[in-house]
Amino acid sequence: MYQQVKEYWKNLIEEQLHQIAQEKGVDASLVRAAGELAVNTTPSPDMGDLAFPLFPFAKVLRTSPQNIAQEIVKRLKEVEGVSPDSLLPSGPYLNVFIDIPQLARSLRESVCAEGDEYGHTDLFEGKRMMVEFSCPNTNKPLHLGHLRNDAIGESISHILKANKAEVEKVNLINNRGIHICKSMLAYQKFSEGETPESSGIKGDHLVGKYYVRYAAWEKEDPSALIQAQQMLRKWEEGDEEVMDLWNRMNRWTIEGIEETYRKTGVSFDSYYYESDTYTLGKDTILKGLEDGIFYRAEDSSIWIDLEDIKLDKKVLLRKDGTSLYLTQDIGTAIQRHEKWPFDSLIYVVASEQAYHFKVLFHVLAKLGYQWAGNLYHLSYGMVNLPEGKMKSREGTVVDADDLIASLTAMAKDEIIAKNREKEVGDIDDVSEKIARGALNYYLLQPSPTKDMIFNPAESISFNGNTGPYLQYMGARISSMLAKWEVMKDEYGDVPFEPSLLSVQDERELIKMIALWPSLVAQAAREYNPSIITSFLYDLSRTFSRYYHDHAVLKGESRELIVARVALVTMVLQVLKNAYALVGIPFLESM
RNA sequence: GCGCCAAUAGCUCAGCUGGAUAGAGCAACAGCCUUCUAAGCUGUGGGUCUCAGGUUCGAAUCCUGAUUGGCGUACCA
Repeated sequence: MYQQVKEYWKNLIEEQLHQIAQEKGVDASLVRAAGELAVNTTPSPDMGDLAFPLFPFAKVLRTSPQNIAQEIVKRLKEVEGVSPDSLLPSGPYLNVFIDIPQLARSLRESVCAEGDEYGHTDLFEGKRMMVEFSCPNTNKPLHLGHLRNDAIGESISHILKANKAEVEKVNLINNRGIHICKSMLAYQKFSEGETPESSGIKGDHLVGKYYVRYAAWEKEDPSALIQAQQMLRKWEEGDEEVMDLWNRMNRWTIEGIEETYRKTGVSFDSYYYESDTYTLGKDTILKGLEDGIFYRAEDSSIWIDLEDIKLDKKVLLRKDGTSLYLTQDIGTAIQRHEKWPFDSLIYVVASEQAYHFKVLFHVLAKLGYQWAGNLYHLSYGMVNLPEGKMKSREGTVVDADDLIASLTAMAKDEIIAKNREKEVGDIDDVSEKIARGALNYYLLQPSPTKDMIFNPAESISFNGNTGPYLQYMGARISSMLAKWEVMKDEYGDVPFEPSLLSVQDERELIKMIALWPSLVAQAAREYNPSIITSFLYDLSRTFSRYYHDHAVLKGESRELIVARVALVTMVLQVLKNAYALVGIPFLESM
């Protein structure tokens, strides 16, 4: 809608530019060649809403941008339906005040009608998009790095859906390999048969405990690694005892991880297991060898030459015939496309694996899969701590469950400190939702592609630019609207008069509401949830100032109250719709 | 060595396809709760946008080079 308003003014001004050119005997194509007319926002609202810089046309029209602005204004004033008050030449810019009341009126209709879907676009209509994320190992619990991955994957999936894509969220469980055997071996040796039930330790943490135990043992006993390799061979042979232990421990880990998913609001449409896909990868490589796409080295390992993409050579299958990470991923991709033919597949994986995906996509293309061109690596940056990198050896890895638990406890303390226990209802539920919102917001604020520093103290603070701040705005509006419900019968006869919404912040809020759909589309095009989080913060901050300065339910007139309630209702709807895209639970009360 | 990425306030981050005096939060300081929840609001201080060139009417933004940092370049994942 805002888009239409922009287009409307842009077309009007372009028309005038061409007319001026014509009168000066300048060819229209020269004006076009000078560049497209840019539509900007003004530095401050009292200078108008839209700004059209006219620098590019100065040369072809052989006059200053200032003169062009004046000239266009003069002409536009003659144009039918253009209010002279809406034009403000400002030096080399031509600024425009848009018709906010009219915008508000039509917004009110669409926000009301579309509700939770207001802002959704048809950008990806008819597209089947698969999103892979999380992909945990089954030898330890989730840590902070996974949380960023999960937050991005989950959010992107929602954003794509909001643009009408059909989305399949997939998880790939890394449940095989030497690292898995290590925790199994240590468990066999040192556990005395303890289980999550007997020990009271969450399954993933219990397995993780033995992964750590292995590392200690390996230092004392040089045969540890050999034993682990032996176990891997036994696993590949399907040894009953090993398979049994493997199944049991995998189950513990996955159940534990799924509990963490529930707490962070993460879910999947389907799970893939590397133990199921690695043989398909292997077969595909062998077929590629037959077809002459790959070659066999002297030691009988299989390679691909990456000269085409200016890279080195890469191993696809070990000399003993066992498969690698790349081998598995090839199998997984093929299997996925068979099961759920996608138009695109987005891998949410850390930037350190950029090289891997470059090679993967290339190999799949070489193998002749048409869809290889529709694979995309959404490469996100590392999560570091203020002291530097997380290092498991130094025990600085931030455990996901611990972090969530302390955030939840903090939220609960805050509710109690503010004496809000009665109002919030289920205090544990609300605390958990505040923690989840705080975490997701913190993780989604920076651009996904950039490395970020996770400051635990800061993430735990609920003041300032944080998830709880955003939730608080939603709760405050909800509380206002609850009061309105009680009094609204007396206002049934009062019409909505948007021209009463004339203070600066009201105009700003209306523009933001109007802008929302274009941001939903932008976030999808760029695979970038931080577009949504920064919008949320802007909207909340503006609203916060607004309701602080202007009474909604105690407005000076009945008409003003009705107009403001309508505005506030729209703000709440947009907030809710935005929360939903970035994993911030909506709270009616907090 | 080579490749990819980043560098903006003391710290953490925004800054749209180049456009008007570069913005937030935290931290510091000063105000605001008989008034719709103070998880809030307002104000003050704080910047040679790493450096050097270039393109342009105009560069934090684009190009080149340098510096610093991160990641990768494994028959690990």
